[in-house]
Amino acid sequence: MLKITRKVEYALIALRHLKGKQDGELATAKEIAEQYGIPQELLAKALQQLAREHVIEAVKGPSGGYKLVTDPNTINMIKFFEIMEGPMGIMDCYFDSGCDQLSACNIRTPINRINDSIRSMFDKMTLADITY
Amino acid sequence: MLKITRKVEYALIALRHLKGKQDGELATAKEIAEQYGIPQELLAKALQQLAREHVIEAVKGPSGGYKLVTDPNTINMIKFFEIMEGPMGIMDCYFDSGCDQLSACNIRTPINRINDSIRSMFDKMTLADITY
DNA sequence: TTATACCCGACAAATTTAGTCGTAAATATT
DNA sequence: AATATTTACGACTAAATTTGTCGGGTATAA
Repeated sequence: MLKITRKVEYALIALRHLKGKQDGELATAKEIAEQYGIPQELLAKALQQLAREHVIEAVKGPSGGYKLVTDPNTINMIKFFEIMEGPMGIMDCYFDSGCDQLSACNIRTPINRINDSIRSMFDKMTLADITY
Repeated sequence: MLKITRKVEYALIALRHLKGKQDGELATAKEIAEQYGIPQELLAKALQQLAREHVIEAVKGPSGGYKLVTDPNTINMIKFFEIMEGPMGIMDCYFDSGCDQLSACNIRTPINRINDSIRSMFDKMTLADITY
């Protein structure tokens, strides 16, 4: 429980790697996958999601690759997690209203408080903090 | 990702329920399961774990059941989560050292920082906060 | 003695996560 | 123009985890 997924992990590794590059220098999915020993196809998907959201930019063709195009200081961890995995909550009822026993639930309020605490924590943390 | 499990959810519901009981009054697994519409067998396991760790006490036999025996103010959420689910970390490498690519990992430090932040947050939060 | 309630491991089903594959599109190089 | 390289992406399979069930046990009040 309370685990992050591999996809998120791989995205962090890639972002950290990209951040280490000079100005406009690109890194390919292959290069990153090999360097850190992670499955290229899965990494590729993570990179594609980040590119779709314009966190990084993709350049196709030979000598192509990816580069950072958004300042990691401006992306907080909520935003990042939700780009990678969708809505973030410790229980689905935080977002869904599809719970059929809400009326009987005696922990809705405290669950929401935990959620808010976690979200507030990640709200204050940026990608720059994580990728130093 | 970053979800709590049903077992934890059920344990919270049960604890909240037990807290509402007068002095030595007991609640059975059946009673709780029915009241909140949750599977009795699974709830029973959660209760058994809590009993093993002396958070609650089990009384066998007819007119048996469970009651709180530890002040929820004295149990923080780390302790509670670890009773229910074992070691808590957003990635296994926080505890395991079985990662074969640690040497290449470029995000170990930030991951540990996130972990520490989360743990520190739950360290300050007690079961009493959650079960008002 | 019986019925009730906890105890607990083993199993099965369902869901989620992780990883793979095939095909397509863009583009630098020759 | 042909080729090789690299991203894009949906469909699929495999693995792991979570969730739920079952059967047989122990304790005990009535």
